[in-house]
Amino acid sequence: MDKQLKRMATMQRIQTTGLEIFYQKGYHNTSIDDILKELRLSKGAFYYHFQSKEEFFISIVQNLLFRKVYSSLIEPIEGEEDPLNKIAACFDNALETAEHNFLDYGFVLSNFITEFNGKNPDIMNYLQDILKVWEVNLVTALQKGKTDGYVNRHIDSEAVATYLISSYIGIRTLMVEGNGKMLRYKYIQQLRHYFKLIEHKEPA
Amino acid sequence: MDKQLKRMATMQRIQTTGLEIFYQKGYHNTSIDDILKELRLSKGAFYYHFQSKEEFFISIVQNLLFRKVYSSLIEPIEGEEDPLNKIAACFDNALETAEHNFLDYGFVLSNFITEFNGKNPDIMNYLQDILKVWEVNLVTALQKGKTDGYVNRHIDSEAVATYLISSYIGIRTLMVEGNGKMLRYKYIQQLRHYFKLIEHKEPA
DNA sequence: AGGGTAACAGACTTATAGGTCTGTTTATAG
DNA sequence: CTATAAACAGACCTATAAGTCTGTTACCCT
Repeated sequence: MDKQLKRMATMQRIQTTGLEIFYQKGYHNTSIDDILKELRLSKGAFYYHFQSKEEFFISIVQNLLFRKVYSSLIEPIEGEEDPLNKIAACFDNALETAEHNFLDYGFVLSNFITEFNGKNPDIMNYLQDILKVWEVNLVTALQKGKTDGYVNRHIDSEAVATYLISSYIGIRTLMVEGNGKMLRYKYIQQLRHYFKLIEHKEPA
Repeated sequence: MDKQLKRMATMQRIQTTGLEIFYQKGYHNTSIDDILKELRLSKGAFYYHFQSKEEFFISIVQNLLFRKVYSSLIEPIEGEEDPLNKIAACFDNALETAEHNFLDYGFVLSNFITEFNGKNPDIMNYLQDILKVWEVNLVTALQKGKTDGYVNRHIDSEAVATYLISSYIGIRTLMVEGNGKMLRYKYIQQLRHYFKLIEHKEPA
């Protein structure tokens, strides 16, 4: 029974550093040997646990990426009151970790989407699924915000959700250059500015 | 003298279809042979005109990408009055061509930025330069809008510009899946919504 | 303790892709 | 018309990377 644990442990190890290197260098630009060299493991070990590079990547998407996106960008908003402030704080928080060159999973996601778009429909589906979960959750939060009196009832929740996701993905694409702190500040500023429009206005 | 023309013509041919295929399949995932096969040309022809794959790509960025981004996203706004409406119309127009699966150069740009980030600083600089020109132009247009009475004087033009670019890049990343028409509609709707905030308010 | 299997090592195979090199065509100049 | 160089063809070289296969180590079970 201990072997099961060992198996899981090494698979986790390979997947974790695999995601890191895929993120840094891109999928097509990283070889299995790159990952194995970092781990001081052999080809035999890798292909004992995974069938192929593609299957390996998909396992990363499902096991790591999905859960991380969920815990960093979805869960913090779920069920909370005052969704707009929660969303702004959550985005700000995620962008802060991104500043310090840590893995920002929302961005990793869009990164891979651009890389696999039109090339691998199979992988694309898994990636798009995560986006959909994210979007659905934002819509739900906004709708709940309406009934709780935090969000203007006349806004189109779905449109706002896609607008939020797109702006987030975009700002992260721009932040690659290094002046992240300034970009983050400007972005959050405009985001909160935008939120003023869709807040619930108390009738005078 | 006619040879010069022929030289330019074939170089243009290779570059044009090169950009198309690089856009479709990504830089690392397309081989020189892919491009040459499409053109029914030989390795000899290619390496007679270009030193390497990388130098070839850079020439595409400088010759094609820069000019196309300029003509599709920068020039239409330049010097116009009522910049907000101009920007919205310009973005809407660019997104419409993107719907029909044509090359949308603003997106191609961000596409390559994500692909080369952290991998090739040399190419990254050329790509970032285009972004900077875009941003500077937006800032200029917004500032001019202030003096012309179209834009609220209290807004931070630079922050708005980065916010605009990031949202545009983001929405294009999302549009890869196919439901482009709906996404475009939602995006432009929210964009115009956002613009109401930074419009010039007539004093009552 | 020892047999058996899971877990891993690493040499090998094969395909692909960037780049080279030599030969051939084409076209302009004198 | 011919010499000469530009423009191109395509076989070849070489490095890399995905995947295979055989051998070896480590651990569990009886």
